[in-house]
Amino acid sequence: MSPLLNTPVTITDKIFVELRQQIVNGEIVAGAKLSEVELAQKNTVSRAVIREAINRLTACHLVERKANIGARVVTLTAVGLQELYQVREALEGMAARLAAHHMQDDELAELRTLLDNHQQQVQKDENYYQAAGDDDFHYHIILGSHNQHLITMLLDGIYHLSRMYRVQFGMSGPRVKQAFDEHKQIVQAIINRDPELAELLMRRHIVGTKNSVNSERLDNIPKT
Amino acid sequence: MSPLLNTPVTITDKIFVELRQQIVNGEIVAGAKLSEVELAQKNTVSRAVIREAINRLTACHLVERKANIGARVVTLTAVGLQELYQVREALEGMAARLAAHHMQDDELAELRTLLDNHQQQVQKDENYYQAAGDDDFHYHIILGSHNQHLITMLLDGIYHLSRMYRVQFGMSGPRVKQAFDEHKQIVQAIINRDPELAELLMRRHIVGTKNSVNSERLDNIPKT
DNA sequence: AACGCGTATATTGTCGACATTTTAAGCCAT
DNA sequence: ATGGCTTAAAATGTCGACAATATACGCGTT
Repeated sequence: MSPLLNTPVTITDKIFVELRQQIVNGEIVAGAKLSEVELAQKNTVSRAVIREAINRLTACHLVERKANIGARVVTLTAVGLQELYQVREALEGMAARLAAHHMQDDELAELRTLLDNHQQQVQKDENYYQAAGDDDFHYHIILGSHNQHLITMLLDGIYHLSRMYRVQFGMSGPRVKQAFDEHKQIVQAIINRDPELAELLMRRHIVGTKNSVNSERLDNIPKT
Repeated sequence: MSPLLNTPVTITDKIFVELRQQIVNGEIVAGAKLSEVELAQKNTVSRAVIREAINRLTACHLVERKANIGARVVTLTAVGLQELYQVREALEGMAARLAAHHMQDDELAELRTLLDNHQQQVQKDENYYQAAGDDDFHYHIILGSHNQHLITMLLDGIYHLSRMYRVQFGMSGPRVKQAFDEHKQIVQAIINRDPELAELLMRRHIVGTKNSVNSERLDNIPKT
């Protein structure tokens, strides 16, 4: 199982991870064209490697490719962000529901420890939280669903695009404390083995995040 | 926009579509190894073409690839089917919700026409319905969501795997009439612009289909 | 006879070159 | 000057060959 592909075995894996990070961080700017020859020279690898890496990025929805024309980094738009949150609402809501069914006791213990750590972080340094804490939380819930399709779609597919929006628009926001409380409620529902409540709360949590983002920084997004 | 890629422009497109169909129909049996050289010879194309096609199939969750070892067609299992339906429940439920928001009048008219045709088919030949009618219905709802991510994930990603299960296990079942009635209810909710009811009904519809399948043919599925 | 080691074979990963398509430039005609 | 056609350049698509890795076989040892 290699959801995040932390141990790249082949050269293509390595290039893929590097390009993905550069795209998410905006080092390769949104909307930019990905020239195969240029990237091949810059990374000192064959075009075949670049091609395969680009194909994987396409599967992650980070890149769009047109036949005989080329590949471009996706452009970040207001509606795109909206649509992404809608998909997350559906999938992560289901993940929370399934987590309430399937999470083992040791997983729950881990989740609790995670929350405790986050609580301390929230009281000290608010910035840390949104950066890593939120991701960690959702990450655990997703894995807790024990649904391989769900896990793959979210972690390999949508996760990085989500981070790309967050990084490039610098969403941190005043929702830190509230989001943490919502996390606590979700965990409680899971511990209580209440799938429907867990799903409901997770969906509200994501919708809340979406709305807070929309009212904050939406104007910075370039025209469609 | 090429959700189904009906007009393959490049050779790789053509091979990809062909392989996908062969896999869905079971001509390439589930669990089989996909040898690159063998497929290259058999189709009179380069290995590069085969490789790229296999990569796309991997993105569709029809094939699993391990580095330095090779690619195998996914194996169909009872839990895999269960998980697939859970993902569909989440995504198509959201699609129905969004369709109630965003479907235009002309799209609704099309949907109504579709239902009328299906009604006639149901009264005559029950087999036809599950074969094409159900797919058509869900297809329209998904497109009606007007959410590009949702559309891509479902039509490019999950749709074919769903069909693979259905084709290879020959699910037709006695739910034909009931499923049609459920479709009618969903459409009515969409026409009434009632997103929550539309989502609720769609989720019930999919859960119902899942349960009817599970009690029918689940035994035919080979061991995990 | 069974186990482990080393070699041979087959398969995947990577590379450079050719073919085809798109894009850009230049020229001619109006 | 502008518009369209022809041609040159660059990019993607496809190919065959080499390199690296995994699998299979055979041998020797216990």
